[in-house]
Amino acid sequence: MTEFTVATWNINSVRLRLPLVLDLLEAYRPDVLCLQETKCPNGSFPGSELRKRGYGHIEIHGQKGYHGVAIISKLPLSDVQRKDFCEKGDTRHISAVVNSGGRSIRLHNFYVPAGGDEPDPAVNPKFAHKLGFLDEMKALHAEAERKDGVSSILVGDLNIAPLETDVWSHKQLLRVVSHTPVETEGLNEVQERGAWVDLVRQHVPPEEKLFTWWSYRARDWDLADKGRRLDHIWSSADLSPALRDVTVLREARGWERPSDHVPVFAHFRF
DNA sequence: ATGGTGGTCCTACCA
Repeated sequence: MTEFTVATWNINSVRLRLPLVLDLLEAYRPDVLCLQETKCPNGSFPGSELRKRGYGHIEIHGQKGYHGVAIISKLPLSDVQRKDFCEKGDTRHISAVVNSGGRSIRLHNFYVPAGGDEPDPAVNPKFAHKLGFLDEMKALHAEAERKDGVSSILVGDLNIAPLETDVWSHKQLLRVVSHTPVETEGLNEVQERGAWVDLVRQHVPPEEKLFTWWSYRARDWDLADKGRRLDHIWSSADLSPALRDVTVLREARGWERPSDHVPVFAHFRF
């Protein structure tokens, strides 16, 4: 019997919030933590502090100022890939294989473009980029490597809240980027074509409101609770029966100098 | 209510 926990967190600057990352790792000890929006060039990534705490396997894909993803692991990582979706040179994807309990699992860590304010690809290039990015994600199949005995997990800030219960008001957000039909249908197609299982919604009933992000701009985020579920954990079908628990660490939004996203955990027992 | 806040890195740009 092997326990395995993967976590995903849009950290919004890994250097500014390194103390929060270290606290999270000490308190929850996930086997793997996937970060997005590290906003950190590779040469400045604070790897030694993480290694000191037992996370000796770190793979990063960063750039100056924007984007940036990282996989921080207690377990060895192999066959690392960094794919340039939409060929813009953005650091929005990193992938690696991790071995746990006799299983090989390919982890994909994504930071999908936010898409700007105007949900019209004809006038807003950022929204067109987001839709193009989703199109390229459709080529990703959860079962693609099963023939080699490799399972798959896909995590990250996908910047889309697909279900009505993934936003504080379905009606009021239908024309707001992150919850427009073209985006939610696009994400559903990525999920269906790839045969991905939404592990968070496997564990938390779809009727229940569930958020992972609250805007910095809204005052009193906790009381107003105008959140969205933008951060996701998916897997290939073979892993879904091994899912034991999901944690959305809502309290992290109330930490000092918080990220606007909170960590999400999936806990497996193989 | 077309603002609001917060990050990077110095001037806007991005979320």
